[in-house]
Amino acid sequence: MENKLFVHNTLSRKKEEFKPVKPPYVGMYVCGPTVYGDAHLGHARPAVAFDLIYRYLMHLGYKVRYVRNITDVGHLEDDADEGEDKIAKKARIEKLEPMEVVQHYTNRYHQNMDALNVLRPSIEPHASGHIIEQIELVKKIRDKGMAYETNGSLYFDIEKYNQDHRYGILSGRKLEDLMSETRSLEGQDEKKSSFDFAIWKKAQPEHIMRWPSPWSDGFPGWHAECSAMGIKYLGEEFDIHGGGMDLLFPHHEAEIAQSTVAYGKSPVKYWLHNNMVTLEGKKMGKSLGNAIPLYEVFSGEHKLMEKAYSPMTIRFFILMAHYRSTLDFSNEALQAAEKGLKRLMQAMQTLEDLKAGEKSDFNIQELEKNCYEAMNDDFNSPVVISQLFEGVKIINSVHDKKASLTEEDLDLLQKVMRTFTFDILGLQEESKGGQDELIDYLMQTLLDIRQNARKNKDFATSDKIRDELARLNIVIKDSKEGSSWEFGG
RNA sequence: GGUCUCGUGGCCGAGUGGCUAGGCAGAGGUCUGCAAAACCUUGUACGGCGGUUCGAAUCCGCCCGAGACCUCCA
Repeated sequence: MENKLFVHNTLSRKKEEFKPVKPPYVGMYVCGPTVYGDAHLGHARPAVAFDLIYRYLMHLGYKVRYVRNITDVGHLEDDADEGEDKIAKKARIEKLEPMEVVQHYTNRYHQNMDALNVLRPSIEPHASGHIIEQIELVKKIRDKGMAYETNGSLYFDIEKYNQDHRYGILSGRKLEDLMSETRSLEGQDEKKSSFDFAIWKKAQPEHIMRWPSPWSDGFPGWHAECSAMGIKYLGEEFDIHGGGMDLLFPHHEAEIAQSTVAYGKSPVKYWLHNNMVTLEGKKMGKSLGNAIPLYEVFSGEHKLMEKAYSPMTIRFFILMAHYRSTLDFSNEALQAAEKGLKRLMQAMQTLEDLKAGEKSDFNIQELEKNCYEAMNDDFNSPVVISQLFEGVKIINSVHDKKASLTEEDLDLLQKVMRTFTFDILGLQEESKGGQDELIDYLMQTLLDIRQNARKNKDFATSDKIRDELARLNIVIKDSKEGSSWEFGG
């Protein structure tokens, strides 16, 4: 089967055939979290989206080095906290060492991502561990004359850069437009132009996180880390750079400018951007105050949650939309995802002991083809899912003996369903309720007693068991194979 | 104000110049002591107005509406 993968490149705003710089190797850099708070639904989006991409590239046989950074220095806050590092601010408030805060939220981020079955990247570099590399980058930019120093801070000279390059190539902006909209903000007097950005920033006296440099005790500029670490681990030109659309400008634009000056070329072949999670049509974001932390989704304790939603439900919910579309959150939508996932997983189990027959009533090869075509078309997971549900129908009708599959087709169906559901979409079975041996044993006993009662037509007893358990939110499900139970929704 | 994106059936969400994804909900059915669960079947929607075309929801123009970025943000 030929696998021509097409990806949507933000640079061209078109789908382009994916051709790695140095096959079979693929270098992929994705902007990771700023670890000064808990991950929310919005953070799950790129993590899952690029996990899908990572998994699929590996499935296609590429040797992928996936780098996702941890941002633990350097992001300035606006006006009120002018010049103060987010991490440092949080640290002071909670009376903790900055690196203690970083470690705490990094751990929690990992817990959330593990729950979502997001594979760990190959390398997860910390910005704070690459200050030297960032200083080297700043030096290179300075040596090329593209930076100027003011009071110990260095700024990237956009206007100068734009003489020979195009600042705005990624976001489709024109410098003239940017200039015309310049409404001077306070505290910008160190910069020649408001759109110049800091590549090294002098630390204020109260600033805890600081490092020595040729210019001042301070910290690297907002965009330096990704340029420096991307190049360090993936080279001066690598294949994929990903992140949220909100990072497109100025963050990724600045990265291109920095690397172009420092290394003489644009660093990335394919820029991929995931869209936002929205809530009531509005972007979910920490600074907007409408972000729902993942752990409050998983536990259901957030005020907007009608119930708890499992990590796999969230993962499935995210995959049900294409990564470049906005995804609107609502309880109704999440419950739809929850039920759909349950049906898919149930069918996956049914598939395990399906029996082959004489003839095939379905075209399994076509199903497989459709799945690959969907993934090859810019990772279209919703279409893959629609195909998996076609598979569910096939599985159930074969199971109900309304149709049949030959041995060969059954094997193929199993292979396709497993590959796409588990390996590529990264879905997994979630253990329900009965982790506890004692509970399992008690429940089994109760179910046995009830089964006996039913056999003896003692429906008063059997119904009492069912009703009493229902009060504990335990649902009994009868089927031909026997009864099972689970915690209700 | 500038740049850009989107508007699909009750909800979520793919896609496409003619061959009408999928999930959830709803309806009907099978099963069941009754129920629940499970399974099967079922829905011709594409913001408005013009234009191009044999044919447009899909292309073009205008209008209306929503959103993103332009400041930290996944």
